[in-house]
Amino acid sequence: MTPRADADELTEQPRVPLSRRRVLRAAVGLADRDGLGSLTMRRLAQELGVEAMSLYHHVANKDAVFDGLVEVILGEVMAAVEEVEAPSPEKDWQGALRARILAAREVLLRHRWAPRVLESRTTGSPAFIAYMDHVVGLLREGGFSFDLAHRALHVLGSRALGFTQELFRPDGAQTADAEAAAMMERMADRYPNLAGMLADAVHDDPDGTLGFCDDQFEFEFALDLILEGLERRRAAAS
Amino acid sequence: MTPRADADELTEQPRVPLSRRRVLRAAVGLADRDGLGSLTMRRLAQELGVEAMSLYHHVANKDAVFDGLVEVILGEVMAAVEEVEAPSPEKDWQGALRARILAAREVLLRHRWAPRVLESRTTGSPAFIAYMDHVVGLLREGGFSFDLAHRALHVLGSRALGFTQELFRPDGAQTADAEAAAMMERMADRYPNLAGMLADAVHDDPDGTLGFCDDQFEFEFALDLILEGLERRRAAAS
DNA sequence: ACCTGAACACCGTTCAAGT
DNA sequence: ACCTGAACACCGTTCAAGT
Repeated sequence: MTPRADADELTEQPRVPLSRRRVLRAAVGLADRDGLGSLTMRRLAQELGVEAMSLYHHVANKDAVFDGLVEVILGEVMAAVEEVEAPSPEKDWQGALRARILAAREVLLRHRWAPRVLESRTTGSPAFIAYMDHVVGLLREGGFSFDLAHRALHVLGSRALGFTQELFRPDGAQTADAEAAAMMERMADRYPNLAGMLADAVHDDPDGTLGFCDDQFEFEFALDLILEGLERRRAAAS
Repeated sequence: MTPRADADELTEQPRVPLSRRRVLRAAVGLADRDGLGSLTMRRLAQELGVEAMSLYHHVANKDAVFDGLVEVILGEVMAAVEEVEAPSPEKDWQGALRARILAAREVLLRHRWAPRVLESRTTGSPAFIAYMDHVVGLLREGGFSFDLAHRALHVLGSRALGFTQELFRPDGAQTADAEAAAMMERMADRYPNLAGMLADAVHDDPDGTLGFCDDQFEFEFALDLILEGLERRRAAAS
């Protein structure tokens, strides 16, 4: 329906054959633009100027599309991680890992839907295994036993890939302040601790450009706390 | 279709009027028994011996059902947390918080689907706010500034409610070992770090009754690491 | 080999009609 | 007031048919 200024349409070849690659790239683009909710087989096909059923020649089913999305995103993560400038893990494993995790995070911030689909995949894809092997490698070079490295992966959880899912995250940065204020109003007497906390937080950030919580700051704070805790256990064990 | 040995059916009153309460309790039961995937309006109605459309007189829509599920589960969490025996937060905030978080965890382990729906609700329900106010109260009594308490909530994330979503969790405890072994086989050369780690982990747990990872052990390890890190920052600030 | 149209079995939800 | 049947607009997916 809506014509897109895609490379394929500009070159006036009416038939660029479909392929798994093209399907997945279209899926990423669709999710980036309209969100995960509007990624349906029918809309994905429409995006490619094709009938929904044609997709099944290149992709087993919708689940396989999600698997493919994970592949694409983790590919980007690996590329970003490999380009990162960081201290050598033998000298400073915390710095080495920290830099890589923050690089991974930047990729995921470009694809806001990615955490949700990563969480939904329980079986480790090859790309995921490759990434985790990389992380364990760093830890080993930093002096971790296999056992402690294993534990470290559990402690980091999704943070190893650069994201955390927050339980309480008001929608947009703009509405955050308004919501926080409205909430404080309603609950000042019943929930004094939270109300005090919110009042303090809003006060600390008077322009409110960041919204109530600066995700990046909180992410790094938590990451550093965890890296420090892991280092203490590593040092204690050696 | 399938008659259930429900209290309502045993008492031979053919008509127990529907209510929001009954709808939500049936929803919890259905999710517990058959998983979140089979919680549809039609099946939920069937569970209650009623037509799907009748539900809409007691619940705005399916989203409201999920909101209700959160309410019910957080109600159970609050009840469990209030019964917990723990040191007073003034004397030992780590012990006080730790005991409550582990109590919350026990509730969520009884409702395996609960983490997924908690994650999907971004707006804080009243029950959620009440729980978080409780946690912040503990931290305050333990000597935290509002600011550090705020940070602590972010670091804890979903762990404050007793769960973490693991990225890499093979399905059942039984299959975990087999999968791990099969994977080691396949990837010993390409992913030496992970392979070594898995070999070590399997070796540490020779009976394998726990599967590859003991979730409870890992949860407590991570929780203690985080609590310790928070205490260090609290002590440094005061 | 690749794409399609019609169809099937499911969703959530609306609406007018029943009691 | 509470429940229902039929219908609508969507899903993912199958299958036989087209080129």
